Order: sequence, then structure tokens, then C-alpha cells
Amino acid sequence: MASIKDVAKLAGVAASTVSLVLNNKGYVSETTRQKVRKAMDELSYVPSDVARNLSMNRTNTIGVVIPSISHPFFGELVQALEIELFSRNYKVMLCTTMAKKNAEIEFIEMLKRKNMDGIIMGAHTMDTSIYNNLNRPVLAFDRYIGDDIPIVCSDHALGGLQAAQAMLKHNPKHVVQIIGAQNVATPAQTYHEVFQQELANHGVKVDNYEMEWNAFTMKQFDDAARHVFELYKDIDGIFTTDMPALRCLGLAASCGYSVPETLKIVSYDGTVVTETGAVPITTIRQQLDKLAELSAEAIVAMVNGTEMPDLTPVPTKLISRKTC
Amino acid sequence: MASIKDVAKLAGVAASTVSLVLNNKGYVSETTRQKVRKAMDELSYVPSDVARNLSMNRTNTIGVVIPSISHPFFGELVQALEIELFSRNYKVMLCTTMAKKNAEIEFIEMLKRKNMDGIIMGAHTMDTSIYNNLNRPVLAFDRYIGDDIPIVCSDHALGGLQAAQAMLKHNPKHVVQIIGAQNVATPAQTYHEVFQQELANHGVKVDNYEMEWNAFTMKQFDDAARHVFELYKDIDGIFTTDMPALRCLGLAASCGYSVPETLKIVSYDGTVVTETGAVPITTIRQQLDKLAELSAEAIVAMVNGTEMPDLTPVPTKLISRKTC
DNA sequence: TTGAAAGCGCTAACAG
DNA sequence: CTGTTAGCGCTTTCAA
Repeated sequence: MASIKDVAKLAGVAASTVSLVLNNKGYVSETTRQKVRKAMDELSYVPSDVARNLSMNRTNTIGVVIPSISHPFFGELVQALEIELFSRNYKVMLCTTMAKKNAEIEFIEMLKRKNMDGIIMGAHTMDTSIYNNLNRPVLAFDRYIGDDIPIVCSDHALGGLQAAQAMLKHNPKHVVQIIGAQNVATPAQTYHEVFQQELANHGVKVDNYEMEWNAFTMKQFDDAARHVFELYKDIDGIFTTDMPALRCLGLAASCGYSVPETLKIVSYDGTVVTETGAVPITTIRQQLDKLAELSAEAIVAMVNGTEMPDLTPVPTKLISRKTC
Repeated sequence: MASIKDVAKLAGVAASTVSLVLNNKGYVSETTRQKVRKAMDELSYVPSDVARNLSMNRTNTIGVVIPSISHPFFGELVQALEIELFSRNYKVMLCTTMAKKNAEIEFIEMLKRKNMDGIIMGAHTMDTSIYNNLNRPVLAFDRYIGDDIPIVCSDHALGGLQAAQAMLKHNPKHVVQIIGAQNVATPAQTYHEVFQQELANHGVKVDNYEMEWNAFTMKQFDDAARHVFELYKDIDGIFTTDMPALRCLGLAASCGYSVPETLKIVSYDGTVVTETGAVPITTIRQQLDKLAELSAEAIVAMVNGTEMPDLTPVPTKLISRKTC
């Protein structure tokens, strides 16, 4: 691996000059520029980012913290984020917290060790205090982490309303929401609150079934769906996120329901799994592409100290399909 | 951010000594060790990996190249890989190639710039020559990249056979396979070949429908499914990967088929999307956890020059569900 | 058992 | 316009 010195020597100039042409900085005469370029070619020189990072105290790397990348929602999110950040000249370093103990704390340390420029925090967090004396920009993705930590999220109030309206069209009597653990503070709770309120306003009975914390496995979704069907015999509507919705749909027939005739299902998130499958699901879609773009813009602005984009919640969209 | 010098100064020792206790190397008296530890605590010192990397010419980072992280197969793969590598003290740097032009070449350069220790290549590759004079260990995930590049993959011959046997139980007359573009060399082609051969041996007519290169979007799966139903009116069986299988299932009813009565579907891969949904799909499951573990072991061995694990293809598993 | 010093490959003043 | 010099924070001989 040729270094900048090798290039300098071959071109007959100083290393600093090579650095200048490398970064298109300062004034370099066309002739030396040519010489340097040629030397680079001949040595097939590739500059070392790690040396550069050390010297500049900057890595152009953003840590992205999520519970699990195999969950469709986060898969689609990270896919979009990676593209948005890549186009802004940032790399993402993934950190998956679900299957690790102390993942949060370990990751905070890693953030410092690796000298990442910033972090996008999309994992469930119980103890948010660790983010306070962290010396780097933190962007919260759909979480409340601290008072002065900016948040990117969907307009969940709208989402809840859209779901309620879709449901109300069919005059349900008793609907249940399968919701995440209530001890983690996330803007996403809003949609369930709004949904419940709106249905209550129309005299519809609503029950909430609470899943455990960090529920992201098939088994957990499956259990939730089964319990709901056991607990509430007379329901005619279910509102929950994509994966448990899918399980409810799968189990409905064997539990004596037919969708959408006697049971309406609307899901929240609208990932790709809702549109594949035998029965496509009516869903409230979060615009992950927009959310990702906004997140990328925001974190880059925070890193560079430039002006922040408008962080108004991104509208959700009702997508009517076969289940409601 | 306190540096090693700060710690050294506070502890009243030399930086090199701090380095020794940091890495549990050499002989350091218990008393100085204590002093150093204390100083670290007081300064809440976090060592810089980038300095360390520069000095050691090693980053403990593996590049993972895949077409798209939002595709369930790769989502599950990367999830498992990240965990396996993390437990071996490696970080993964994701590179998603599908939505970028020249992604492969750019990534190779990045690999060098970032000085990654090795790469796991799971993306479709047309030009494999770029990997030849790459000075770092490369592990191919389910691809043929070069003669001397080790491959981790499933036992696709077994997979094809299992699929064929599942299908043959129902005495099909005419089945179609939806397959990937044939101009990329992957071990995965084997299962379609074996499947076809096995069915042919039993006098079953098999047609192949070829998707375009790098087909990973819903629209592409949808198109494929529609075309198949248009092109072949008399089919009673479909064999393809999870996502197109899901689309076929979704479209079947409106095309006059009922699954599994008049149309059998078996999918390949067995990602989570096959078990969610209204009708769970009979599938040939690739054991992604084993594949990931093997990959992690192998790439780490390559990086360290230690003995390679046995790279025998990993058995697939037939999972019988509702579609065949 | 510890410290001094050189070096990893780059950037950033600053002087000429 | 270009070269010299001094770091960035760590590891690693080599002496002492």
C-alpha cells in the first residue's frame, strides 16, 4: 500500500503538496498537479481514511442504533438511511441492540472509541441519561431521549386518526389495539392514544393488549395474537403494527373470524410485508424514505453546525387494501 | 476527550505504560496498574480506535456487501452476521449496492481507504476481476467470485431435491420456476437445476421464467408473478424464492387458482415473511444462523491466518405449511 | 518493570 | 505556489 510519502517522492514534491491536490485545496500549479496525479496512478495510490480521521478528528461516520435489522421496519429504514447518508458522503455503522446485553452502554463507548461524528438513535431506550454527557450530536428517531435532543418522526396523531376513520367506516363494536410496552417513551404512542380517543368518541369499545418490552420476534407476535383472540371473544377490529397484524390475520380463520367480513384489521407502519402475502393488509404507512432523508439532513447539519431542517412530523398515509 | 498522555500525566507514568495496562500486555507492577486505572477512571478515558488502527494497521472491521438490506433475506443474514462478528470483536460496515451506480468499484476503494480487515461479498457481481488484486481476504457468500475465493453457501442440491419431493407428492403436471438472471454465477442456481431435473425424471413439465438482473423490488416480483400467470394457463405448481412466491400466492385467487387445491407453491429461502400472513408458505429454509456463523468464523480465520473452518454447504430444511 | 523515542499516514499552519 | 514542521493518539522496540 503506497502512502502519501511514496507519491510525494515519485512526483518529486512534498507530502503536503500531494495532500493539497488530493483534497483540491489551496493553490497548486497545473504542472505539479499533473505530476502528482500521474504518480498516484502509477502507484495506484489509495489514501488512508484512518490516518485522515486521526489527523482531522472526524470520521464521516454515523452510528445507527436499532433493535434489530431483520425486522422489516428497520430493514427498510436502514436501507433508506444508508443511501441518504452515503450520498452526503457519510458511512453508517450499524449497531443492533436487541440480541446483546448492555448494548446501549457498549455502543456509547464504541461511539467514542471509533470517533463517530454522530448517532441516530432508533432503539428502545430505558435509561436515557447516558446520552446527556455524550459529546456528540444525537438524533432521536421516533424516541424521546432528552429535552434538547431533536426528534424525527411521523405525524402519529394523523396516523391514529386515519386508522380510526378507516375502522369507523365499518361501525365496529369492539376493537383491540396490540401495543408496545408503555414504559418506553416514544412519539409512536400517540397514534394509539388518538385512535382510542377517536373510537371512544364514537362509542366504540377499545381494549389495549400490551406486549412486552422489545418485542420483535415472530414468537412474541404470535403469542400476542393468540392471547388477544383468547381474551376477547367478541372483537370485530384490530389495530396494531405490521407484524402482529400479520399474525392476527394468519390466525383469524382458525379462531372463527373471517377478514374483513367479521374482523377488520388495520396495521401501522406499512412495510412491504403488508402488501405481499395472500391477503394484503390495510395499513397506515410511515413514509420511510422521507423520514430517512430528514434524518440524514438533520444529523449532517448537527455534525457540521449548519442550519437544521424543519423537523415537523412527516404525514402518514392510509393505504386501503383488503382487511378493512 | 482525554488522551493516553493525559492519563499518563495524571498517573505519573509514561504513555507506553498506560498502553501496556490498556492491553494487558507485558509486565506492569500491580501498584502502577492501580494508579493508571484510577487515572483512567477520573478522566473517564476512552481509548481512540482510530489512533490504534493507524498504529496497528488493523481495524477489526469487516465489510459486508449486499444488494439491499431491506430485502428480508439479507436483513436476516446481516442481523445474524452482525451478532456473530460482534461476539468475535469485529464490527461490520454495511455496503448496499443495489441503489448505487458503480457501487462495487467504489466499495473496493472504500475497503482500502477504511483499511477494513476483510470483506464478505454477498452482492450480485458481474465483473469479478476486481477482486483479484485486492490485497485483503474476501469471503464469497453464495457467489462464485474467483477460483481461490472461499464460498459459504447452503446445500442447494439438497434444497432443490427437497422442493422437488414436496412438489412430487401431489403429482403435478406442469410447474414453473421463477428464477434469477442466469448470467450471474451463483451456487443458488443449483437448486433450480436439481429441481427441474428431478421433476423431469418423473415426467413433469417444467418451465423457467427468468427475472431480470438484481430483481429485489416488489414491483419486479409482482410483474414476474403476473407474467407467469399470463404465460402459462395450465400450471399447477410454482417454485421460486420467498418474495415472488408471496406475490404468486397473493395473485392466485384473482387468476382463478386456489392454493393449495389447484396450485401448489413452494418457496426457497424460508425467511420470516413465509410464516407470517394469512397463508403460511411451504418453504425450503436456508439456515441463516448457521451460514452467518460459518461466515464469521471463516472471515476471521482468513484475517488472522488461522485454520479455516469446514466450508461444506449447510443443509436446507423443508418446512411444510399450507401451500403444498 | 518502566520510559524515551520513533513511527503509523495524513492535515494544517506557516514561511518563503 | 510549495516545502518544512509539528502534530493527531496510539503501539512498539529498545534501553535503562
